[in-house]
Amino acid sequence: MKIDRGGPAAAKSGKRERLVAAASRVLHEQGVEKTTLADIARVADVPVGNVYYYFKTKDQLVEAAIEAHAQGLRAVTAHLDQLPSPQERLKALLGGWTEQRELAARYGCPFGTLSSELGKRTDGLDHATAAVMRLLVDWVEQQFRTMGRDDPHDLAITLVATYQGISLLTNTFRDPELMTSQIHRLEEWIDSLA
Amino acid sequence: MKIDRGGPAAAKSGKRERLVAAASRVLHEQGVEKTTLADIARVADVPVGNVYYYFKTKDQLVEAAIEAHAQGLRAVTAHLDQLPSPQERLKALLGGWTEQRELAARYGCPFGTLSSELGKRTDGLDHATAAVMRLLVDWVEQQFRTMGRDDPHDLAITLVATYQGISLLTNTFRDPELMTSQIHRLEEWIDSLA
DNA sequence: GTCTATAATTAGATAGAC
DNA sequence: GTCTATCTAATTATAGAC
Repeated sequence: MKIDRGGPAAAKSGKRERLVAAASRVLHEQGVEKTTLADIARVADVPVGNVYYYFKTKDQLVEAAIEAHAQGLRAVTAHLDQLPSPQERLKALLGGWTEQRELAARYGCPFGTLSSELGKRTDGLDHATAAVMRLLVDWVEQQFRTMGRDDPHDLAITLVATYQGISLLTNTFRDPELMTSQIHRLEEWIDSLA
Repeated sequence: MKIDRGGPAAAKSGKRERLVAAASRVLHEQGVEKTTLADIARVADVPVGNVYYYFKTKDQLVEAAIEAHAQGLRAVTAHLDQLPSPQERLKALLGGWTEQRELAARYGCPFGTLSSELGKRTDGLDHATAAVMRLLVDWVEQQFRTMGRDDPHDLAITLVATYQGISLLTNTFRDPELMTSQIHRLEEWIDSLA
C-alpha cells in the first residue's frame, strides 16, 4: 500500500523524495537560513519554481527534512534493538557516531546543527526538532532503564548532550579525533555504570 | 590612551560600540543568516545605510561581534583567576553558566550557536570562532593542569563539550532545569577528580 | 568626516500556461 | 496533474549629498 505524503498526487517521478533528500543534505551543509530553494532544487535536479508544486513554502520543505531525520532515527534504533544487551545497543549507537566523525568535523551533527538554528524560532519548526530529539533521548533512556539504573533520564540527557557538545567542538576545531577520543570516554562511562 | 578599532575615525558618538553590542545580542537571538543589517541598526538606533560607514561588510560586523565575545571571555577568566583554587575557579565558571540558563533555554549558548552556524563556513569567520573557543578550552585546561591532572586537555574538552551539549538540549527542550541538573553533575565530577 | 537616497541583486512565492 | 515565466519584497551595498 502506497503512503500518501500529502504532496499533490504523490508522483511516480520521485521528485518529492529527491527534494527531501537534497534538502536534508544541503540544510546540513549550509544551514537553514543560508540555503535557498534554488540550492535544494539544483541538487535534487528539479526546476526551481517547480518546488512549490510539491511544497507550499520553504518551511514545509524544512519540516519534511526534519521528518526524514525522524524516520532515519527510527530505522537506526529499530536496527539497534536487535542487539542483545542495552550496553551493546548504546555502544553501537556511539560507534555509528564515531563513523560519522569526518562529516561532523566539516558540518557538525546533521541534526544538532539543525536544532541549534531552529531552536531560536517559535513557529512550530522548533517543536518539530524537539520531537525528534525527544525520540533519541527516550530511546537512550530506555536502555539505561533496562540496565537497572534508577536515574535513566538524567543519564540519557548526559549521553546525548555529550555527543552534541563533542560534535560542536569537533566541527569548531575541524578535528575528527576529538569525536574519537571523547566517544571513547563515553564508552568507558557506560561500562562503569553496568 | 584610546584604542583605535579600525573604524573610520573612531567617533565619540559611540555608534560603532552600539552596533557591535546590538550585533552580539541580535545574532544570538536570531542567528547570523536570519539577521539583517536593518535588524542590528534598529536595535543600535543607527540609520540602516549608515552601518556601512562603520563596517565595510556584514561579515566584518559579525567578526566584530566575535571579537566582543573574546573580550568578554577574557574579562570573565581574569575575574575568575582571582579565586584561590582551580576547583573554585571552574565551579564559578559553571555557576555563571547556570545563571544564564533562562537565556540558554530561549536562544542557546550565545557563543555556541554562533560557532555552530559559522562552523559550516570556510571563509575566515569559522577560524575566528575557533580562536575564541580555544581561549575557553585553554583556560579550562590550565585549571586541570594546576590540579595536577596528567590529561588536562581531554578533561577541558569534556567540560566545554558537556556545557555546549547541555546548552543545545536546554534550548531544544526549552527547559532551563536541564542546565541546572547537568551542571550539578559536572560539579560533582570536578570534585571526584580532585 | 558623516550620513542618506537609491541601485543591484536575489530571495520566496504565484498566476497561469501546457 | 505538472511545470515555468514572472512578480513582489527584501537584502546587501554604494554613489554621492551634506
